[in-house]
Amino acid sequence: MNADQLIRHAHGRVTPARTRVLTTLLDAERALTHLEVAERLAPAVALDRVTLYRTLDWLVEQALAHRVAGEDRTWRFNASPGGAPAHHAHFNCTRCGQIFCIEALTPALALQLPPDFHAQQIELSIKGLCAGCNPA
Amino acid sequence: MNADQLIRHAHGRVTPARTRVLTTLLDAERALTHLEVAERLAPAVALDRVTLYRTLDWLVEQALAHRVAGEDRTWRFNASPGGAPAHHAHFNCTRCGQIFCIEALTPALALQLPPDFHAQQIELSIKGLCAGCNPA
DNA sequence: CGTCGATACGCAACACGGTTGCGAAATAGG
DNA sequence: CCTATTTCGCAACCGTGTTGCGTATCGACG
Repeated sequence: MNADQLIRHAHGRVTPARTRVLTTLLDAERALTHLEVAERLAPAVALDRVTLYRTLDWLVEQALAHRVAGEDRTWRFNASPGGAPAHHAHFNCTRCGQIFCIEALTPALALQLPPDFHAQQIELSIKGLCAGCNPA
Repeated sequence: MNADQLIRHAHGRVTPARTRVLTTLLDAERALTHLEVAERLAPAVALDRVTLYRTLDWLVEQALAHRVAGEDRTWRFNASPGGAPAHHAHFNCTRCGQIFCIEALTPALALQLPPDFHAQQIELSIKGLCAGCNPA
């Protein structure tokens, strides 16, 4: 299923902005910041900053992408063609700041929360060095 | 060990700003934003915004406090009198945004990372409703 | 294929958290 | 008390993200 089909399936208008942004996210091997998205489609299309934000928000709203809050206080976006998995793990590189989604990780946790605390979602964040930054 | 002693122990000058900020963090039951710290010591001392940021940074540098990145992209600070524990869990309230540190939680994880990825620190983030926001 | 209403886009301005530079004030040691 | 060094406060700045509004575009229908 390509970008246009996904957009149409979400009952949204197919516009160059949406097509290009979603395609970029689908092609990305990791979560991208708005700036990285802009850079990746810069030569072909020059999107307005606001349009890009709104497009990304729309994709998240339609569950075609999901948002990750990084350590540097910038949102990163990731395509989620099959819908977002409930328990998600992220690898956070402490050197370059890139965020990778780690699939196939089931944290079997025995949680004891303080009384009257109610857990909805569990997110596991692993900090370390990614392949590109690993000196070994 | 009180605030002044901790500061002196870190070979830093004992100033009203540091004393009050560290005392505030030590008294806090959860991680505080810079704004919350400012509000808590507002009636007594009115610190400059920059001074507060620098003081908090200094405390983090001296390992007297640690920083948590919340979902709203603002730093929250927590006193860590005994040094920062390596594996730390945070409870993140999805309604009021408050962050609580959960101690005594050892995530026994069988991690399989992609090749050449090197994990340094594992952070577990639990999202849900805190006691104050829990309708039950 | 042309028209029209709903929607998306682009521009400008704004909001907010956080940072930097620099001169003035306060600290700690002699 | 005096002085060197550190810290404070002010002002200005930066980047991410948001809002309002007029204009352009999509796509449905005739």
